[in-house]
Amino acid sequence: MSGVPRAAVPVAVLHERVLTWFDAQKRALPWRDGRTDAWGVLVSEVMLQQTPVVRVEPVWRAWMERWPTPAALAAEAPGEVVRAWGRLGYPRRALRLREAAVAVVRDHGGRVPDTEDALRGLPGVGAYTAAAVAAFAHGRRTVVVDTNVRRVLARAVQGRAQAAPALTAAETRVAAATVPADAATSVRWNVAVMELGAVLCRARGPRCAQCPLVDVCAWVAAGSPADDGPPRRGQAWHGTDRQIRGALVQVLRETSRSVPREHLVGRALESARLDPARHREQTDRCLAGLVEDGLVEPVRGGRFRLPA
DNA sequence: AAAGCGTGGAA
DNA sequence: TTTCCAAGCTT
Repeated sequence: MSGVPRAAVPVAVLHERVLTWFDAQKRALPWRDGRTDAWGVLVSEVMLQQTPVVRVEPVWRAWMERWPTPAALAAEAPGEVVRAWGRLGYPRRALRLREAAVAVVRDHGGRVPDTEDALRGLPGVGAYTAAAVAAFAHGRRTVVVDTNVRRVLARAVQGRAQAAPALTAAETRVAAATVPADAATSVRWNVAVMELGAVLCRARGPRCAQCPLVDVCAWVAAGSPADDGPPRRGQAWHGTDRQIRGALVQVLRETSRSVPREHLVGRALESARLDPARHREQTDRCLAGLVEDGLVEPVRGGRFRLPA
């Protein structure tokens, strides 16, 4: 019936709705308690890269207790850092976070930088994390575009079920155009849109009934159509290098001593439920890759451990 | 620029 | 059971 495109929603309306919702509904997360310094924010942002909040929280608390400053982490052995990372996944992030701490001490007087450019120069810090830390730790006006922001804007503004597979220039423009001009408000907006995407405007099972944008959402107005894009490529898992690498590191995480190659490979394949006859060669290759990446260290006698 | 990189919970 | 996906980064 409606052949006439609905007028674009004024950004002021988006701001008012989302900020009001956020003030009332925001989750109490430890790195948002107002006492957390820039280091704590950086640690949280790196841990949150591709890892859900619920899994990050306890690890972040223990981490901040143990390494309350960049200098403290910089002085730690890489292996201990990988061990403390636990099962958050992508343990290279732990290595890079430690390298970032080293760079902060060496190049920035031990203080986490407050500009996006300087933050981008730190290992493991990309466009999202730099913008997030500059905003949430230093109160700067940045354009924070994460998967939540992309989904909210794709739906509310563009009327699509989900954002494109990769960040597009158009998306960045839309995001930039919605960030309030005032620095203090921009920070609240950035965190509020992310929160909305995480809590209500979820990838699966969006809670539109509770959303402050229901009546102005382009996607809802269009009848909440299903995604029309190409089907997503799910990550293969069983028998992949990724699974085997994870299993190898996990074996080493569980022991403080070095482990003979046979024992390491055998235990990893066992926990991965893979046939040693079929995956032995692949596992050896994965082990070499882990050594190459600095996640595993070979020691005398054909043994391996987390790097000292 | 597409692919590789962990993990576990929910649907 | 399988699939999807979660505050991305790097090469």
